[in-house]
Amino acid sequence: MDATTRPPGRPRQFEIDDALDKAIVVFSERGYYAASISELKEAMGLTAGSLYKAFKDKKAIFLAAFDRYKQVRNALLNQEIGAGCDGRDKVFRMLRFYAEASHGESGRRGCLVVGTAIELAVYDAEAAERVGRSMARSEALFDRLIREGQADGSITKTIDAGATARLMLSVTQGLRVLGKTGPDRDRAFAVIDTAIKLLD
Amino acid sequence: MDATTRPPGRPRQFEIDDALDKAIVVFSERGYYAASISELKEAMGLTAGSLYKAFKDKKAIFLAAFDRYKQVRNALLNQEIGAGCDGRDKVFRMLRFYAEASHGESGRRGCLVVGTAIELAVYDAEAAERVGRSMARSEALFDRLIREGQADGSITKTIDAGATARLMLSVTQGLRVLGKTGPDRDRAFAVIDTAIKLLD
DNA sequence: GGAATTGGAGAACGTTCGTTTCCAAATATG
DNA sequence: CATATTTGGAAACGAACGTTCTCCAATTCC
Repeated sequence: MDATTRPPGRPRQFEIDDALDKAIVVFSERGYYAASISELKEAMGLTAGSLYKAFKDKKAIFLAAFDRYKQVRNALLNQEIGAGCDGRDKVFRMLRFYAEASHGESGRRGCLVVGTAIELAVYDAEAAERVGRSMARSEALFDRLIREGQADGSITKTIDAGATARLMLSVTQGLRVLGKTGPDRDRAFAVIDTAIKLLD
Repeated sequence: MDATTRPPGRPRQFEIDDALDKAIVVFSERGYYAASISELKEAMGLTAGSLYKAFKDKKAIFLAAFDRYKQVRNALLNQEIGAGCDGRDKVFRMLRFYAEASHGESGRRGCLVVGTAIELAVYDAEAAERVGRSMARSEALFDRLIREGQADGSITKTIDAGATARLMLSVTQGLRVLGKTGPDRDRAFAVIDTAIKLLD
């Protein structure tokens, strides 16, 4: 597989990832069903023909956008966590990452994972599996960071890492819901400041 | 306004609240957009004519179902809280009320408030106002119960009642999201058992 | 009893949806 | 240059949507 060779035929005139980034915005703030192909076409700057040559159907566009969203967000989150000095600081940075996303414009735009859980997960196995994996991943990450903190002495050993990780996950997902109707920045941060007390 | 006098014309042959209870189930598990009038007709046992004589349009059905949902749930919640022996016990009962609803069948069915926040609140002022009021009410209730516990000695006075109430609200809303993809009963209760530790 | 009003049932409405089709443009291969 | 293959663009498709209309039965008011 030579990366420089191009497949035959007219080359694609747009970047898939750029188009998906636009689709993410539409799907996030409108939801799956309310986001019409017309809206997606306009936002992505594509015609129906191009869209359906790049993606099988509407659900394929959505799932591709979901995967792109997860990829981008995970990269940002990992970068943020990497800057933490110990386990406790890393947990705090992870909480802050969600609080930052849960207010203002991005708060109103919403989280694609939460939206998928609410709108699609019950009746769509592919969507449910993606949501489940995302939640499990976040919970496992919280769990790992808490144990790391307990090992380096920044988090008390008396707490149950697993149960506390699940609580942190609940808090972050809840913040995403509350962010839809716009609690301000201070209120979101007051929540995570309270949650962090569980690590004492 | 005499309650015994009937308006002229043929009387309605179904109970509005019974029909709304069926609509609540459909709207909860399908969401607003995915719930078609056909589905609602079948679930409510009505024809299109009857439906549109009782409600202006689809959104009116939804808002009526939302209001009915809130009324029923609030009554159940108040009953549960009323059985609490002190502030701390009341907070625990309120958390348990949400944990109970966030797993199994009712967990998969989902919360109409959360669904409305995700699907409609951003673009619909009426929906947003209802969601906002519901969240504010829950937060105020947590706040009141925490202060009550601080007054009766069952909750430590060192915590910030307002901030802790907001955290509890985030936890409950988060549980509702997680319940969509089905964490089991034990996991939901482990979360509230952890949250309750903040009251020590 | 007759007029007026409402509910129930189902057909029919126009619109919008997601999707497909068709043709010209662009590029690879031989 | 010729051919195969793919994309871009616009029009067109059938299906499903929310809603309205029509007709008749049921009920109340006068």
